[in-house]
Amino acid sequence: MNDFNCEILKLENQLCFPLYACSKEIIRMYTPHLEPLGLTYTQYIAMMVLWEHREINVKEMGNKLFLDSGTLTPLLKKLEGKGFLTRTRSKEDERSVIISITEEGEALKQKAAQIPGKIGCCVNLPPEKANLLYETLYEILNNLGNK
Amino acid sequence: MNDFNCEILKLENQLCFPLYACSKEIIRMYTPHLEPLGLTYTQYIAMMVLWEHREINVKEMGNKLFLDSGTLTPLLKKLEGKGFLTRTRSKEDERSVIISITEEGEALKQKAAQIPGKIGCCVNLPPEKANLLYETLYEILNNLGNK
DNA sequence: ATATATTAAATTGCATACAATTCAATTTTT
DNA sequence: AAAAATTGAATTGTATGCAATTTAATATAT
Repeated sequence: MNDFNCEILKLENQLCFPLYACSKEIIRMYTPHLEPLGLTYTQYIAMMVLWEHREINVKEMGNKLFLDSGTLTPLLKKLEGKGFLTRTRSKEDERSVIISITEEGEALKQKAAQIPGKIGCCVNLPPEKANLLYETLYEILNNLGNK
Repeated sequence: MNDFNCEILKLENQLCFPLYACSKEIIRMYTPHLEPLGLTYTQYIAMMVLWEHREINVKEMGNKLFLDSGTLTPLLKKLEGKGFLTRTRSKEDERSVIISITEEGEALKQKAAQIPGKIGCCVNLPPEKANLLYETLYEILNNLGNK
């Protein structure tokens, strides 16, 4: 008697699944636009943090991106290899590693500025819905943060 | 003059980023609940497809999950190794591989039935917002599909 | 002051994701 | 029907993600 009908286990009744699928599909859309810049999506959001802050340590960047050092360390080494940032131990606290944007990293910002518009067109969501989606996602993220 | 201010490139003005972060954080919440079943999140959604359809080929499963054979083939081999499904070449079309759920895979469904409720509590989103979120995510997925 | 605890990165190991390619089977063309 | 094109899985290579551990540095407690 193992085959019982269970609505709550159907894929179409999940909230997480469309979230997961949507995230992946949109990130996939970024790929052709990011490729000319030599960036992956994760590298792109790491650069976004640097375009805004110019200098930040790994821990803080991890907090902003919801990523840990296991992901960031190799990723930041790659971006360092591409010449977009430098990694230096902090003088004040030798445990901390400071990420600083380079001229080359700054220069990338101009090219990147074209990207959000292109993606927005493809997603093609009415502004009110986009806003509501945005609010709801951050509400979830905040709820999770208080756990 | 490389440092121009660019609002659209700020992390907080992205829609994709909270989507990406939310997806990851919620999936992370699944981990402790899935671990007793011996499943990862991706394996869990693959089993969801099987709990509903019992038998399906790799291509169709890929369409439902937005995953390609590069991801599914090794994942399904692992689930086969755990005894939750079998993989057999189709007689009608030898290119196609049919995934069939086993008794053991069916048995897992009972344990899994507890999980959605537990996750729902943690996400803690008012039902109307959850519904709206759901609708919006599928609207996006449908828009992307028509490209 | 010294022992203990905590913290920040890095490392290790495992599991995705996906583009691109390969290979065999099946369709479609000619 | 034979050649060409298409299709479904599998494979290869690269890039995440994350849990768990390690290591070095700093902070806390006794």
